[in-house]
Amino acid sequence: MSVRHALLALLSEEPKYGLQLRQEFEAGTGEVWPLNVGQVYMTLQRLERDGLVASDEASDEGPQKVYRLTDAGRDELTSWLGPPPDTGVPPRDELVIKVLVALRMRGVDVVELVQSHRRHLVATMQSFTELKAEADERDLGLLLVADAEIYRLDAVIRWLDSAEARLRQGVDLRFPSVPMSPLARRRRGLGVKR
Amino acid sequence: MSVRHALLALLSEEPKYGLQLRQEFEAGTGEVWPLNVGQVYMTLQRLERDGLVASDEASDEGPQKVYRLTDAGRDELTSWLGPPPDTGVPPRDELVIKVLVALRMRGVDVVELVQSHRRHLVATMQSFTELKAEADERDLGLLLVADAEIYRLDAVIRWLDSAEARLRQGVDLRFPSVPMSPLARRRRGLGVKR
DNA sequence: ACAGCCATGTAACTTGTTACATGATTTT
DNA sequence: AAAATCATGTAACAAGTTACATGGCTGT
Repeated sequence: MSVRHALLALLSEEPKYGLQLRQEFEAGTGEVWPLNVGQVYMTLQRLERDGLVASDEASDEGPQKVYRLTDAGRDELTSWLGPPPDTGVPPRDELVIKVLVALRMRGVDVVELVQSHRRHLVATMQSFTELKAEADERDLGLLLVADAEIYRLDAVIRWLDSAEARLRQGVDLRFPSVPMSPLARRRRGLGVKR
Repeated sequence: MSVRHALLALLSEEPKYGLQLRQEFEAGTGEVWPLNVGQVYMTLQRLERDGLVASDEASDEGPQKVYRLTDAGRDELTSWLGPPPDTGVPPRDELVIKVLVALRMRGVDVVELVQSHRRHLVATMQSFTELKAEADERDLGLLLVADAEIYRLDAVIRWLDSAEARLRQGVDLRFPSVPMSPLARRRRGLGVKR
């Protein structure tokens, strides 16, 4: 739902058209977050359907279809800004899944796998550091987006390290490590195979 | 694409059926990552369509439809495990977008907004720490997933702090901070409004 | 005039969500 | 027998991706 509201925000400045929205979105994120055009048009259609934007269809000259924010759109935007993003269920991180999977597969050198991923993450982090170094230091969008990615990658690396430490420590911990309690079985309702 | 391969991994141990896969997935992640059943069945259908799993349709007794991993599925699984997850384009983080949006909207107290989100993140982090404390320390899945979330939240908090520092420093930096170079205009192909 | 770009859109697909429908099997 | 739960599925939707189609405008 991020793009939806990002477009609303861009339209809150002044009426704009499709390609322009894509361009300003990418410029505002230091060209780090690409945004495909098709999604812009799709999102604009849905926003219009939901009454959050309106299009000035009667564009007398030029092929550009200009959208503007409605009052409902402005309300939606401000009420979206405050509340923190849903934190109920943490996102399923693919790398975490890979490690969990590797742990319960036989014949996989988990430590080697962890270190391989770690090397890749460090390199990626480095590339973002370089991106920042080369960039215009007044480009707040780029700085913030690059920082966000650097902090994120750093967290993943730390997690990998802590995971590796856990593995080296309690060596032959293997799934299923914890047999479910009868209560949990009942609650989750696992059936019986025949 | 994570769930897809997680299911393959679970099936690599032995043939299993739908609900069982859902249950084992959730148990393996310390009940922190729920997995809706519909997706399991959908994913199984696609996996079968792609020849990565096969179903023993002729289940003589019981309603359970058991799926097993094919050789192609095993290949897919091992070739998925090694390569690091796509790192080309960083994910669009909703909170980052909120801050970027707040920055270029007039009449929004960005610092207040940042601090409000920060408080919420700290509380969420705390809840995961408690979850770990209460949990069976042999539940590797829970520990790893909770750790991953804790590190992730910590990174977001750090980013918020650095962002706030940037704001306090270069106070009235406002978008659009960097006018695009003529070259960039040409490259991105921004048209002219009439 | 023709090539290339601007601008809008559609189509087909994947992953994921919630909600509902439908039998079969236990449990009470 | 009725209720609960097991187990499988479908429908409808949202958001996102890539690829393609189609005109209009511009530069040479």
